[in-house]
Amino acid sequence: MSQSQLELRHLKTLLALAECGSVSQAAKRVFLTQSALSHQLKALEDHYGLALFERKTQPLRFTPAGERLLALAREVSALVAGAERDMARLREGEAGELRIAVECHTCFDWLMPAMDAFRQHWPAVELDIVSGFHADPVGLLLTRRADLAICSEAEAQDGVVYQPLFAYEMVLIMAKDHPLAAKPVWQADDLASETLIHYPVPDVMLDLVRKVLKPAGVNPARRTSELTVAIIQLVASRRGVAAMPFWAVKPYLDRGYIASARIGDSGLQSELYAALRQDDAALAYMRDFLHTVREQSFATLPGLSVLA
Amino acid sequence: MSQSQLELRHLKTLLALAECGSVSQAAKRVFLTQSALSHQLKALEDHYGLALFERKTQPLRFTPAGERLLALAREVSALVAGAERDMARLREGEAGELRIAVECHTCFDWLMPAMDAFRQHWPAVELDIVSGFHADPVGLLLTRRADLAICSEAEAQDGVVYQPLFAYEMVLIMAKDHPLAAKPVWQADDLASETLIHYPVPDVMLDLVRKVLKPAGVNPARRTSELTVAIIQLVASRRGVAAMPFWAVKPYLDRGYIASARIGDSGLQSELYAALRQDDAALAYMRDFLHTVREQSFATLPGLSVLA
DNA sequence: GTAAAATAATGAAATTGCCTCATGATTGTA
DNA sequence: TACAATCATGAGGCAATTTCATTATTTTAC
Repeated sequence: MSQSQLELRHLKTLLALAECGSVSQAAKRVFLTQSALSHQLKALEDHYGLALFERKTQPLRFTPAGERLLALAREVSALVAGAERDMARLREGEAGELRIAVECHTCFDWLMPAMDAFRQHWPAVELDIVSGFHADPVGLLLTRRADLAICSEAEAQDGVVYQPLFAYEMVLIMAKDHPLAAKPVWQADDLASETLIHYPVPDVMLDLVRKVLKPAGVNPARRTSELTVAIIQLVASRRGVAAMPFWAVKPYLDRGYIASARIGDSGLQSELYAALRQDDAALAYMRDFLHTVREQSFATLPGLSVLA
Repeated sequence: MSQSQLELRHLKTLLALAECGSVSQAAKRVFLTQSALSHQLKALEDHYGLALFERKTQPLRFTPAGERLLALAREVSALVAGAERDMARLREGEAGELRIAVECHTCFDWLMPAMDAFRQHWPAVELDIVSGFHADPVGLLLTRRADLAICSEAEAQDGVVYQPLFAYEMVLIMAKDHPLAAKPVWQADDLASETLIHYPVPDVMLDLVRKVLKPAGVNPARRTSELTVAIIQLVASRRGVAAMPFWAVKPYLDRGYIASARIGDSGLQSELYAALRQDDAALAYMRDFLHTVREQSFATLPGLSVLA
């Protein structure tokens, strides 16, 4: 009976719902419970006296009425985002500096589109990538050689805050005709006789080594390569196996170039955080950059999950 | 400290504020208290860390930040209005019938623009004006010769509901060189020796006669005319005085063609209601028509006030 | 210039409405 | 068929918004 009118909150929910395809997933995306969204959607349907979705399908389908509201949501949220950016610029000015230190190679896949979008919105902010791969990107922050560091762990450090970006699963990739290609889950032991292909970085930065192989005392042969496509090629050519983010290899899996398997029974989960100097955490363009990264990434990368 | 995010509610407040020029007036427009709006605006300013208005002026002025949010409000509310109309059409279909019975001559001033706007949004609804001026427009409703009646009083009647439109003040107009032209307030007695010019309708439909002259036992000479401009002409030519809605004569007052006075110490307040058959009251195009009338009228007519 | 009226700000109390929790129902899947 | 995942629903708690009561400020009128 609550005749509560339409609010931006509802539109945000609709957007999340369209992206996730299920109420429970969307709930995670907007940091509410499934129950909250269920109530919210029911209220919306009551308000308009129209069904907005067909619930009995997976992913759930929008009715024409739902589509109409979704279209509104897209239009409106773009306008609101623009206005809020303008408000931030009015408050803090247009200019600033944003030098990004990157620890992982694959990060470029999602970083580039996000940086492009950001550049549109903050043309006066100097955007840079700190070249080279540093074992300690957070150190660059404190020595003021970078303003933001992408890293996979949030180790407490004075004057530094960590903002969660997203979480994803690392999968093992192998040639399609690999003897174990049909095995859905690999354990550490399965890797003992394999050649592991990875980026040329220290072991501490390789989640597979640090979290799986080392604890199990397994030490396979190694081979390194700088480029993602090169690693894929090597794997497809049966020169070894590699652990890669699911979202990075999904296109190759879809095209049937390679096969993949889960690492360990519950999978190897990886997380990404952005580290900032505490003083910079409130800067509007910083917050907007992080927001853009999340938005762009969730929109384009498959299989991401939210990170509290 | 409430970091509550922007909601449509806030944007509606901003629109009302821009139209009214003061917090208390805007509060009436959105059916909240002045206090509620004051809190709401403060919360908005806190949220963005920016002043949105200069308070010390009358009417209050928007800062650049306020202007930016106001611009957003205009864009968004247009989109939302369009979407909500589409939702209504999805629910109830496009077509319908809307024959309007009008009791007062001046109503055409605001009815025409509203009808034009409505026609854009509901092209499939048959829009008509029931010709002639009927003493009992509500009767036309029950005999199904009209679907909506504009009237100045809400007399309870079975099967009929009254929706408030707006309230306004009737003023007395006279020639600029009339002996009493400088008198700011006229009483009934002042009219005893005047000629009263009015539309050719029964006395019960003339608020001045019914509410002021008859109670005071004053019965001035009369003269009638069909057209508003003709009445203005007669008044300017010293052939008599007339009672007209302020919003109808404001242009002529501004140009100095005529003078005006308040009727009675507290003014002669008039109200307008739309009467509908109870069954039709929930129809989307009916509700939208009423909404359009209010919106258009408040936007274009000076001196209106809200009617609960 | 002062008094009166209108308008705005503020804090506390009260209400409303939203969210979470707990649980049951439904759908899809092994 | 049973299990897992997703969704629905009602009750209860809590926080955000509104109102109320009052004070402060500005505008208007004389």
